[in-house]
Amino acid sequence: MNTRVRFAPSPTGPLHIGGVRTALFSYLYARKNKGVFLLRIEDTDQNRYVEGSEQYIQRALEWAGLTPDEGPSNGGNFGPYRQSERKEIYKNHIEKLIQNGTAYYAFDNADALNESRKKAEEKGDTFKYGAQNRMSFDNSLTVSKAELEQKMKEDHVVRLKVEPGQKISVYDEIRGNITLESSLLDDKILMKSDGMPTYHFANVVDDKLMEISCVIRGEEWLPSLPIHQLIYDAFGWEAPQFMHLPLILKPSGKGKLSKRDGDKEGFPVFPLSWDEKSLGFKESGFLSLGFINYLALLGWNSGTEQEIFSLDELQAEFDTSGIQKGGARFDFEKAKWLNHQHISNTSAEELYTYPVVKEQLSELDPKIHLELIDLLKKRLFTLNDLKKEIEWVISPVPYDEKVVNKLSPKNPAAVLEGVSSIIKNGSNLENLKEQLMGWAKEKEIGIGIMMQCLRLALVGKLSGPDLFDICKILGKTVTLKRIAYTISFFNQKT
RNA sequence: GGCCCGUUCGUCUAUCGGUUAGGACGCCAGGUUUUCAUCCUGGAAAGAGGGGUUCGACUCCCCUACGGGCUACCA
Repeated sequence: MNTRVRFAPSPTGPLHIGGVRTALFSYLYARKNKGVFLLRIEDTDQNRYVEGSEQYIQRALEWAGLTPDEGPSNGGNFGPYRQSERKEIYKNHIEKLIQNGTAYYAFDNADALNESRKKAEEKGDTFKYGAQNRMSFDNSLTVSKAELEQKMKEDHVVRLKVEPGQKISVYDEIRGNITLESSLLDDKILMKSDGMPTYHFANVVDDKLMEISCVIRGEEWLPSLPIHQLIYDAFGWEAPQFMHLPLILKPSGKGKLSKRDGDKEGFPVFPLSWDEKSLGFKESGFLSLGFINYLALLGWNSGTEQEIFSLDELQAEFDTSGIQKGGARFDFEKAKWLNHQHISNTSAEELYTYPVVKEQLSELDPKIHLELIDLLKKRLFTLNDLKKEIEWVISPVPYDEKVVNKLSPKNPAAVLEGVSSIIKNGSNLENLKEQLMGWAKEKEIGIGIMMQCLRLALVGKLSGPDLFDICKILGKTVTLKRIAYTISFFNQKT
């Protein structure tokens, strides 16, 4: 059997981290087994449909490097890939279940059922529409044949007829065997009164028709797996394999990760920005590989001590046995660290192809762009950190006051005069370090003091990359100019 | 409430009956560096609790606790 795996999100808004991780694991599983990864849009709920979601999902997957082999935008032999375009298929299939007696029509008023549900809840009970009470409701099992014809003109749904008293056994590749008593299940609605299928029905029919070999989805679907099994059984179909992925939890506190956690603690929860209010990982300066690598580690491990992976390596290493059972807390610090690793390992040329990087360098002479990236990339945790790292290239002023106060008693003007003349006389900046060291020693000036004076002149504070790299990037002229300015700054001060 | 799933350092995790319980993030200390950051070295830090099974349990079984999910004509 060919491996075919689908990612099946609903277009109800932007994809969140959990969704991307499901897509990632599905993608890796498909690639590892030389199979097909496809995208299916589950847009059966018209009320929750959000314009632009589908495009967002497509763009997000592409950014992450998880481009589907088949899907609504690039087609395939198993289309259409939007459920809203498959209504006829569902209609034909529901017929089969009606005919073989595993499903039935129900005419009950939705509000009335909600009322019953509410009442039951108030008493601490659970309302269930099932074997124990289905004969007391208004459905095709209880009305006469003549009546039925008339009733069919009204709004109606189709329900699965769950036979009570049988053991349902399902198998999850991650959790193993799960057995359940069918009497616990209710007669789930398969077709809604608007003619659209529910998730349960559309999912089973599509997975079968699209020849999905393994269903990979979030753990929140585990409780409905028995229902799905029953639907497969009703058709006489063999069910595919199932893998239910653990959930991604809040960094602290209770529950699963939500958009609000990101807003509150200042980290993204979407791959790309959705509206101007919240940035995605991309806009926050993440390399897609840094993002993907972190997500891969959230609920999976290779069994080795390797943590930094390329997409190719992930594909090769991915193995179902490494998938975790318990939920995983989101940790933005580790995500940044992984991103930092990937930025450091990326060539300056490649980093320069990112618009975010170019933008931050736009005020600077293009001739030094690559050199700067190469010098600074090891200091970056996100691409957006670059802006802070290049401030000194633009201007060292205003000087850090603490540093000025610290150096003032050390006669910085005189020290810098000496430094300046050495730079002036030297033909190039190559062996500047040795020259300055030698000079300082001879004049009995502390090397630390001399360096700090020079750093203040060039950077304005006591941080930043190697001073001699800075000199090289600024060039002799600018270096001397900055030193001269600092000398006059201290002279004026006294 | 009912049902399902889960539980190893603060966090992500290794361990598939016998280990000084390993790694990573974060934290702390030291080193490298003219400085900060990077980087390197070291350190503190864990088997939810209680019963079994076993010569021996983090590992297998049961109970409890805790956490999570589901319980819609939402997915």
